Formats: sequence, structure tokens, C-alpha cells
Amino acid sequence: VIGHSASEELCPVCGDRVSGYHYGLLTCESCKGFFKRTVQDKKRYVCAETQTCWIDKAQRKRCPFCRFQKCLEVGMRLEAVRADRMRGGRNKFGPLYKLDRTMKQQRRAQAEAHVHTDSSDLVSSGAVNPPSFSMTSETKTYYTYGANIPHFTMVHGHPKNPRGPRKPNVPLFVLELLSSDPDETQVQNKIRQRLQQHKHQWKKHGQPGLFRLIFHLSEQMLLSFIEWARTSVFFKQLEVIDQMTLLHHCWSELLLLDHINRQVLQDNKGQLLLITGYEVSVVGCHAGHILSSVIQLGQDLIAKFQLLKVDREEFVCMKYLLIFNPDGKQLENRLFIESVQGQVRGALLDYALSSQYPSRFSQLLQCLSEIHFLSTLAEEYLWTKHENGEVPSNSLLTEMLYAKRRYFHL
DNA sequence: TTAGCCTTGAAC
DNA sequence: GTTCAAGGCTAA
Repeated sequence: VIGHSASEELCPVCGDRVSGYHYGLLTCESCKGFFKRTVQDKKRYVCAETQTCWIDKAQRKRCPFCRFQKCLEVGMRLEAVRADRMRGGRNKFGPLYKLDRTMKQQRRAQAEAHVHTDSSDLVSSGAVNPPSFSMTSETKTYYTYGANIPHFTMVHGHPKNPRGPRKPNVPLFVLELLSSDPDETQVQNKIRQRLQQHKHQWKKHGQPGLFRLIFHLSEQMLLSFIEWARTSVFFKQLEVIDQMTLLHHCWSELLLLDHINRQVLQDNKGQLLLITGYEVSVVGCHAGHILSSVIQLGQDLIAKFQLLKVDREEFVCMKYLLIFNPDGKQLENRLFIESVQGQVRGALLDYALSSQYPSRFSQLLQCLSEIHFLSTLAEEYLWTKHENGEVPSNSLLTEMLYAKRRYFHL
């Protein structure tokens, strides 16, 4: 069933062999050249059939219209073709290519571990033919996209019924955000499965310490999160470069929010509930100065969330508020991001006002700023661990740490 | 027009 | 100094 290695990827346009990243994603040499010629020379093609021609290696020459259409559909980027025709150097997609490579490497490692254990459900775990980060089907937005303001519409008719009892006074906007929120049990199962694979490696190389375990789980959570974000409402409408900036800005805050969310339902003081369902004790473990602060502040924040009884509706809004943070310096479409943030704020305010506590909204915002502070501490801790060589190299988290320092000169 | 190979140059 | 994705060149 497996046979071929994941490194031998095929061109998403025609299936030919890829020669590297070109205009946003891995493609073959010929589609790279075709895309360049088309965009540089502003070529206009006409399809002789019904604009649905099949494109593969043998037929790609037959209909340039459909070939170019497919180039755009799989996510090739018009803006990566240089107007000034300058040669050499690097463009703004560099970080994207790097993240894509890191994620593919992660998945490859997982797939490999999987082959050694159980190869029966590779497809369901997403290890085979993983979608590229830059792949998007938002073709039509390439041309029309500018500083357009997002407008909320109920595209799905009725949002899926969220878990738990139906509540009154939940704004439609929030219901829609909830409906596309990933299912905790599914994420949990996926990560448990992957953890099981790693146990075989750990048998060989020794059990990981608590730090390594939490590091590993955080990395898995981040991977799941990025996978989810790529297709989630509003985020998918952004230019890749802005998606990257937002991710680099918010990844640690998101991990913390998600983590806190998990602790709220249980009330075991000093016990940490992991995504896998395991509980670990953080009380009395000998932590350094920074880590002690992280743990203490984290516990305080969890207590605050428990006291406030922050619910799923509020969590999902807080998540979007963390993601759509217009503070990044190099955001191309700040207006869009500000607008999404404004809408989420508005919806959360409406929802909070419907509760019996008038100050609830500002308390929730206060929680967010505490999460922000906690995240800077946590990153500082991770950075010292990294400097001491105690963090696995080539990891997604390290990559995010570096990227954030590059972007924000921290 | 296509597509394989070549040259270039900023980021690392 | 090395990388590697841009643009350029050219035979088929």
C-alpha cells in the first residue's frame, strides 16, 4: 500500500516531477515556465471545450486555458512573478517555503514511524499525499482581492449543532465560528494515534521527560491548528504572506488558550490535563525561575477561567481574536484583519452582554491580555531551552520561535 | 510555444 | 560561501 516515499511529490498541476518551489508551491519545471510566460506576457487563452479539460503530463499542452486555470486553482501565485523581471535573490515567500518544508518533514517522520507500526490507516491519518500549505482553492479571490472588507454570510444555511445544550442569545456569527471549530475528540484521537507511533521509538531511545512530552504534544496541536486554519473562514481569504505573519504572531497564545480551555472543565488543582487525556502533576516539580512563573501564572489564569465559567462560544471568539491580531508590522491587508477582529469583538460583546454580568466582556479581554503576557514568558522559557540545546532541532516550534524573532525583532 | 538547462543574487 | 527560486536562453 505504501511503497513510495512522500519526498517524491508530483506537480499538483500536471503530475510531472517537481523541481522545487515555484510561485508559491512545489511544481514541475514546465508548469513553472508556463506560468511565468503566461503572467509575464499577459497571455489570454481560450478553451475550445467547456473549460474543464483534464490536465496531465501528456495533455498539458493541449489546452493552455485550462492549464493556467489549474495553476491558479492549486495555488500558484501571480504576485510571485516579478513585474520588474529582476533575477536572482529571494522573495517574500521564503518563510512560507520553509514552513511548508518543516511541516512536510514532520509528517514524513510520522508516516515513517507509522510504517514501522501499523500501515493500515495511513490515509486516514493524513500522512499520504498531505495537502501543501499553500494549496488553496480560493482562485477567484486572487483577482478581486484587495482591501475588501469581509462580509459575514451564512454560507452553510444552518450551522452544525454544536456539542452541548443549545443556548439562547448566541449570535449567528458566533454559531458559525463554532460550527467550523475542530472537534476535540477527533484531534485527540489523531494525536493519541501519533503518540502511539512514537512510543515505539521511545522504547528504543528511552522515555521522554515531561518537557519532551509536552513539547511534542504542543507541536502536534500546532500542526492540527495550522491544518484547520488553512481552511477556516476569513483566514483562508488572506494572502499567504499575511497568514504567515498572523501564525507567527499568535501560535504560542493559541496553544496556551487551547491548553487553558482543556483545564477549565476539570478541577484537579495542580494536575495538568493533556490533550491525550493523561494527567500530569506540575506541583512540586523543580522548575527554574521562568518556568515557575509560567506555571504559577498559568494556574492563576486557569482559575480565573474556571471562575468565569468561560464557555465554548467565548473560547472560539477569543481564538479568533488572538489570530486576527492587526499588530503585526508587515501585514499587507491590515484593513481586512482589523475588520474581522472588529466583527468578532462585536459578536463577543453581544454575547457577553446577554449574560448576567455586565463586566464580562472586559474580563474576557483582560484574560486575553494575560494570555499574551504568559505567551511571551513561555516563549522566553522555550528559547532558553533551545539555547541550551534541550529542544529537538528541526522542530516546528523552534521554527516558529525563530520566525517570530525575525518578524518582530524580539 | 514548450520545457530543460543556465545565470543570477538576496537571504541565510 | 551556500542555497535555491527567481528570470533567461534556446533546441525542438
